[in-house]
Amino acid sequence: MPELPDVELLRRYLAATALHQEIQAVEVGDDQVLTGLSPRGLALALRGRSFAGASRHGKFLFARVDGEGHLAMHFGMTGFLKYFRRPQVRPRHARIQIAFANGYFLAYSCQRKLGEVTWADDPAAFAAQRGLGPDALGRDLDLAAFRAAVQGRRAAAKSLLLDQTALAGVGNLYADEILFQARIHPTTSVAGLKCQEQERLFRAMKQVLATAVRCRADPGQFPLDYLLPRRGAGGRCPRCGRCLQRMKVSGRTTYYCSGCQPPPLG
DNA sequence: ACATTGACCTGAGAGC
DNA sequence: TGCTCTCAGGTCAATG
Repeated sequence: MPELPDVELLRRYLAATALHQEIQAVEVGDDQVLTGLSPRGLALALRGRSFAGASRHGKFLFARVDGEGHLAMHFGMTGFLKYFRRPQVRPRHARIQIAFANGYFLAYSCQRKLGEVTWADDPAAFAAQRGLGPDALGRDLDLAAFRAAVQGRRAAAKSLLLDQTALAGVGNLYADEILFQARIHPTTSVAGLKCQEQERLFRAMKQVLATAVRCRADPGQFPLDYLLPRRGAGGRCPRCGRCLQRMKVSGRTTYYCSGCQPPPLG
């Protein structure tokens, strides 16, 4: 679930539900996801305050706390947020639960505990300190900045997309979609990309991520020529009908079309 | 620099 | 039913 489009939707969800309400209590059910501060420290930072805004960098979501500072959240592979009232609908793996004065709750749920909740004084400084590259959908990441991010690298195109220090936000699923739309084979070295191919990759990245947000990250709503809904055993290329190929790149399962994404020469 | 592997966690699904 | 194995959308550290 939580790649850039998913986190962007979570950002909008939080902004639409949980802002401007006084926080009455904070319950940490599992402190494994909490880093850099204790459950008590978290409660002290939040109690009596409210969330004033929400921003995002790559796969990190920042909830601005009025006064100062931000609650920074990463969702690992299984994390999400849920705003709710009735305890019966509380997520099963709610690791942190915030109670508001209006009787509602916001739960940070993370089944596999690979996510992280921490404190950030400033999102930009936090991103820099974590070594994150520019946000893949950010305005400041234009074609020139993208070329700069690619410059001097020799990694496989897929590895570059997954490298959060190069570009922040793309994960395994959308990397496959971006490469498919750009018609670039996953193991193509970015050093070997022609100028025009670099641009195609850049445009596909922007287009795929924006489209995914618009489609609410629901594969059922994706354009008909998208790979994602067919990504899996027995899937066929939506463009040419060939059976999709499967391989490992950077340790991650990768699907591609051998016809539309010809392997690099040599 | 880059790829690979295993570790961190839990749960779903396949095969026996 | 229950066991074992594999796999999963993320990241980090160690190793070659």
